Amino acid sequence: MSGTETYDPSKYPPIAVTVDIVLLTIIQDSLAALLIRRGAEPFKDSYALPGGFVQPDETLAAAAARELEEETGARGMHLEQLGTYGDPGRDPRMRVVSVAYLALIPNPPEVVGGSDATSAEWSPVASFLDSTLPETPSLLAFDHSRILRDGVDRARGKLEYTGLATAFCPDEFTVGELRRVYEIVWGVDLDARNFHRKVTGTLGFLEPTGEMTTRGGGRPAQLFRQGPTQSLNPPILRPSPTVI
Amino acid sequence: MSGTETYDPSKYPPIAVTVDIVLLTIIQDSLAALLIRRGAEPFKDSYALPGGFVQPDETLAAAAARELEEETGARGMHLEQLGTYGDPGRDPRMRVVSVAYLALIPNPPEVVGGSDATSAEWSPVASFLDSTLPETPSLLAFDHSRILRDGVDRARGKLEYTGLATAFCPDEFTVGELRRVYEIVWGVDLDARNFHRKVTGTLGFLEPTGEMTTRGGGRPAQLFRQGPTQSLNPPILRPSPTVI
DNA sequence: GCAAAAGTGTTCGGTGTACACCCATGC
DNA sequence: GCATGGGTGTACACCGAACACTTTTGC
Repeated sequence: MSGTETYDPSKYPPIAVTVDIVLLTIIQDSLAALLIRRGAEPFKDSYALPGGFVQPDETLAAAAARELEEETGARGMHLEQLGTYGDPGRDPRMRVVSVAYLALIPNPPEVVGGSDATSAEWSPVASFLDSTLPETPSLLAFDHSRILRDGVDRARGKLEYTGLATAFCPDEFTVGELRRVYEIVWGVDLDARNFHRKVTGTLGFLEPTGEMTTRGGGRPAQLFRQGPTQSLNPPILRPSPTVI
Repeated sequence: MSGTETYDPSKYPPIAVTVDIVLLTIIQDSLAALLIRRGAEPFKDSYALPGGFVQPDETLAAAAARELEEETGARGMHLEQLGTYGDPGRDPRMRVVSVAYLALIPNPPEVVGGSDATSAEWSPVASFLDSTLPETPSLLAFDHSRILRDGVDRARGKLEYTGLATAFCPDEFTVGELRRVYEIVWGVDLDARNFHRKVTGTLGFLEPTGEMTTRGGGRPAQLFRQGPTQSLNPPILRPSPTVI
């Protein structure tokens, strides 16, 4: 009845708290996510998002970063909270509330694990999002398909009005490489000339390093670093995907 | 080490899971939040967001809706997940992970509680957001100031590209009333003529009821209902707040 | 009549879009 | 030369900002 009593923390219901991570990167011109092949029931042999219990003395973000480092060895990549998933029954063993995080890492990413009981691999996200594709494992364990989709949606949306795309690029990158990130994540074609004007014209968004590169062929291109401006106003408009 | 072992749910760390709710409404041309005066330690006599434990058999959203109904008697308002706050030490008694929800309710809202041990009241959010104002309780209990600020930020942002503003309006409303929501939540002045053209010109955003009203004085205005289109593209641009 | 709010029409400037065109490299 | 990608210039359409103007009520 009273709010005070319900806050007595000595008799809280038994609920486990975990983190799950949607780690995205770009491999071979495709958006890919890190997935773990489960070695035990439930959902044995299914794929699942990497994750684990939150330890008593670490923040939620620290738990996500720790799990990421355990699986990939990588640190310091972009990491943001995505949402929390806690429906009763989402884990058949007990009530588990999972705080999902979205992480992005530039390519080429580390190749991970292998001969362990649980092996991690990069999988193109298209097979898990587009239900019309009859790919091998079209569903993930637990509610992880939903979490993965939410993560991809978040990444796609934030490209429009933030500098998030640079999280897919190495420290120094060309405008063309940045544009390719947008094209791959959104699944559209962008006009290279207008895109160039847009991102170089937004003051503070890109910082020229002064260096040039000729990787990728063609005329040498300027190298840029991420600038201080992380909000893109006006946003980069996402064309409707090229359908049918 | 292995991901499988860390998922064994029989030995999860003891963490309590709660929901906290940022319930916003508009009172007397100001954005206001529902706050609870705490009757017990810690933070006795401080204000806090309404909330409570998640019960074993309810979803997170259901827990938020239940707490809301307990405090206000209201049901069916807009309710969305805001984020999860779980830093160690945010509650001095034990480790508590709290899933925050954002709720919006049209005015005039119910007057709540009063003579109980815990009393609920509506407070203008300005005093908790603008640190230059020396209002009475400039800080909330726990990390609730941060949560409240995040909730207000979320509401402000979503007005731009969604129909969220209608959640502050009764079922039927005029274009002028909708505009006043934007002006109050954003703290700006909008051009009534351009706003009118914008919202009535976006197909599916507003549905005319056919009725007219003259409440508010002046020429009678059409009454509208929320239409099926909940995404606003192009968005309503938020002018930079009228400062200095 | 006057005030107040609802709507409509119009002008102007900025910006996204499409595309022609030139530049600099590797082969 | 030719292909490839980098980068600039330009014309057009569209849209938001500003604001003049008309409409319809209450007092």
